[in-house]
Amino acid sequence: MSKQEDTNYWLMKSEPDVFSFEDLMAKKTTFWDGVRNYMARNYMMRDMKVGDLVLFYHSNAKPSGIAGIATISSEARPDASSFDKNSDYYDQKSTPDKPRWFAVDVSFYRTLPSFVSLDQVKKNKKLKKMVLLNNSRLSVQPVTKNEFDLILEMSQLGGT
DNA sequence: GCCAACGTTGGC
DNA sequence: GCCAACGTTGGC
Repeated sequence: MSKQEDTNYWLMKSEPDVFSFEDLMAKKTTFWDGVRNYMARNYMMRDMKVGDLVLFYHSNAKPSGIAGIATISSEARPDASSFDKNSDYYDQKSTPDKPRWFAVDVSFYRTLPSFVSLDQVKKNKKLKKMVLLNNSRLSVQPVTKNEFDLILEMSQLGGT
């Protein structure tokens, strides 16, 4: 097994009404807390590295799609909102001694020439295998370099 | 606002 | 450890 030194690529979903790519641009860095799905957590905890690139996806939006590029800016650390009884994300099975949920920092990286809608992604036959289209409920998901590059290409073509 | 898809919970 | 019931996500 060879050591993987290449950047990994991801797609992370956020509802723009709650936290949009524009919000990330303004804030620069945000802690990606509130994820309560084990697969999504495991990607953040085990597989993400500082410098990985992220397609920032707007879900439940009009339209939904890829709004910009972000980058992973910290290793995973315990998600303190899971200990906070007043948080919407409180989980009584998670404690500071034995945290169940973890998250990473996500930072603004760059804007895209144009928004790439879910509809455009669906129409691109080369993107048929994207997790986005096959496990639509996963909020943190891996993307291949090829898929990432194709999205960027689509964004250039759609650009103004 | 509806509802399909799917992850999680809990009874057995 | 199975699986039905339930709750949530997210497109439309």
